Amino acid sequence: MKAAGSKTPDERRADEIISIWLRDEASPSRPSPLTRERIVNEAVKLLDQHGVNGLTMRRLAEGMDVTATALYWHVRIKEDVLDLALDHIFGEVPIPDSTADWRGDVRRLVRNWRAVMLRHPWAPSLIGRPVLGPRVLARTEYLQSALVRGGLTDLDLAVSTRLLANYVIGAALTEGVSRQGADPRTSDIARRHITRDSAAYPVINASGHLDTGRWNDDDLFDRGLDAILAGLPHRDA
Amino acid sequence: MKAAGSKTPDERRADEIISIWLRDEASPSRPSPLTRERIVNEAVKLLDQHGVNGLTMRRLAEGMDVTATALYWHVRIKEDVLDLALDHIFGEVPIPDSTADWRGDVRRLVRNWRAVMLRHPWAPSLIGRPVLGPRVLARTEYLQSALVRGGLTDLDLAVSTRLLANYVIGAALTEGVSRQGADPRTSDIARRHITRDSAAYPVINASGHLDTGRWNDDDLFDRGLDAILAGLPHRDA
DNA sequence: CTCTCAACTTAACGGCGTTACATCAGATTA
DNA sequence: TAATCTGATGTAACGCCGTTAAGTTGAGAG
Repeated sequence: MKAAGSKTPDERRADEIISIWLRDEASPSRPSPLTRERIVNEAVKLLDQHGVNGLTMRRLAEGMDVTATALYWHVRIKEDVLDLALDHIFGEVPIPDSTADWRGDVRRLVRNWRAVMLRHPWAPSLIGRPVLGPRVLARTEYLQSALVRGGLTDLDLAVSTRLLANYVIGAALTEGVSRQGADPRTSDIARRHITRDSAAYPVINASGHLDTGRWNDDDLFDRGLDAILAGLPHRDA
Repeated sequence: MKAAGSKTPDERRADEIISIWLRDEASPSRPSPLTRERIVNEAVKLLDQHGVNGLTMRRLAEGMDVTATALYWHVRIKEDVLDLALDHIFGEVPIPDSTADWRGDVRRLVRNWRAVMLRHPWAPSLIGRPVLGPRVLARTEYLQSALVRGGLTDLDLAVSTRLLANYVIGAALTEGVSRQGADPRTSDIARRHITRDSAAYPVINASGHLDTGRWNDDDLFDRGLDAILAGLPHRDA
């Protein structure tokens, strides 16, 4: 599809002549100027549909009837778009009301967090850049305040925050793979080794660690989360 | 630098004429044919030096005095190179001797695992593809066998395996960021919000969650690992 | 001595992020 | 009203990318 304003010099000269009639159609249909917000929304849409490799500046622009270079007025480089998109989806994580049950509060937030990342499977692998957007910080603030209510301070607080964050990020990253199976081609090289040498991994095969569908991801995550909450340093109330 | 065999048609015609003397120099110095192993080694080197974006098929080939297209004889697409590189570095994770202390065994393996991923900070974000290489499986086999010795079976075993794997992956991913600080530019957009609205995040600011250097990453990880081991479902010996 | 064929090279395609520069429209000023 | 300014877009181009198609080479087999 051609961007809205792209015309050859000839076409543009023609426009000048019959300007009045054309402008009536063109001018009001100039729908809305480019905004950071619109860019981010479109970016998230593209990322959801086509993954990280599917997001290009040209496609992003095309979706908004604009040329790629127009984006550079609102954004410095492509990485900015990714940063903004990443922070944006963290805004989708519902922040529960705080209750007397601080463990429950933590559990709810963390489960919400994972759910959002699974809805946007491109997200976890992007956490290789500073995660400091306002939406992320708001969730971290809630998480830490719940832990503080549980009596955690200083080093214990730092340990627990990281433990929970790393767990949910790791889970979203690893689960996102198998969930929407990418190209089935990519696993060829590796998968061959298992089926061939399956005798070399007795425990793995006995445990069903590779059997997709034997365990439910949600269950596994929840029970892991329970284990974490049970093992946290307790100066409990 | 120019690849070894790249010559203009004119140069090649000249070679034919004085072929004898030239071949004496060229033939023995044909050092070693391209191998998957050589490709992977070079790929890891490039990834370590320049990160994921620094690995291109052309650069990879250039490092081995070969043209980019030559790689496609040994590898189907670039993703294969990444898969192989990822599995390769997992081979660097030392597998400890099994002892009577299964928790100690788990701890040692997991710490080794994290150390390797921090040495290759590009690795964690690539775990968005099936991790099924032989070297990964060997480590998983060791981990699960240690957990089995701890009395874990079935669902408990699956939960614990995932919990530990997700924790180490998440930790390597998030720690890798701050460690080798990428471009300091990238964090601009986000960092602004904190310093400006620091009053909006009282707990975060009080806890020093963002103060780099206040806590030691190694300590935090180890204590988190202890918390996990303490919280694992126990049918203990 | 020819033939085969694995392992390379050359050339090219379309797409990418990004930059330099031109253009346009709407507000501001004279 | 006419000239000017300025924020926001478009055009053209650069160099690099992954990948494919087709040609070339050289060692070993018959």
